[in-house]
Amino acid sequence: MRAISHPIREQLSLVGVLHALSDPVRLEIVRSLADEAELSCGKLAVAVSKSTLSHHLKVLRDAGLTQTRAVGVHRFVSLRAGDIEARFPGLLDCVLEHSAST
Amino acid sequence: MRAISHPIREQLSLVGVLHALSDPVRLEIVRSLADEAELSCGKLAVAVSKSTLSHHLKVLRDAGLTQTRAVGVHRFVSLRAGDIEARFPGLLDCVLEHSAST
DNA sequence: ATCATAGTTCGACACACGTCGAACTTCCGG
DNA sequence: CCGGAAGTTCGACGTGTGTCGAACTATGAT
Repeated sequence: MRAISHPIREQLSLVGVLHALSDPVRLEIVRSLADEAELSCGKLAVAVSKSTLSHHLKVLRDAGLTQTRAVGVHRFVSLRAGDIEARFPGLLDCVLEHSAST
Repeated sequence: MRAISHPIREQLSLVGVLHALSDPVRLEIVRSLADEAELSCGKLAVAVSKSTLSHHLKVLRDAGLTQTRAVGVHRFVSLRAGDIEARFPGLLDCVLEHSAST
């Protein structure tokens, strides 16, 4: 079983988080995840190929914005809302609020 | 006299703004500008060459975060705080607040 | 008209990034 | 044990990015 590593809360950097959110595809993924507790990869409705989606999910995970857990062949992704809020209070909510109107 | 073009407020995009802020040098520039009404290029204390600074200032200007006015040979740069706040309320303050503790 | 200054632009370099198809790995049902 | 599915990784491609020195442009002082 493949272990999925995540950065710990203290490793989240502002620049890293802003960079991860500065791509339209990743911002769309984060918005989808904000509306659900978690989603499987297949349920994420983004218009890119599977390998591109994997790439973007890796960027989000490495930035510390999301966490991934495996169940059989499925990968479930969720926002690390608690960690992000603890680390940068208000930032994610602010970004999500403004992304809705873009 | 060289006219310095800026995007209008409506042209500011969330992704563009986040991208502009997702670089450590530009974030440092924005932080410096947040503390002063405006600064000349030479007063911006960032550890990069003049051409790199020009590059970053262009990125910030193109993203709509800053405005530049020329006075003789000097260029004075300031945050478009009003436009940013109107366009994405709370976002810049939030980012600046968190960048201070990085 | 010349010179110094501030800042920009050019062009080059090395690396980063987003994209994808093919191949791969892991899991589970039959 | 085999095949299908989910998702990852590899490698390639084209473009983007941050860096800088050299050359350039505009301004103002002389």
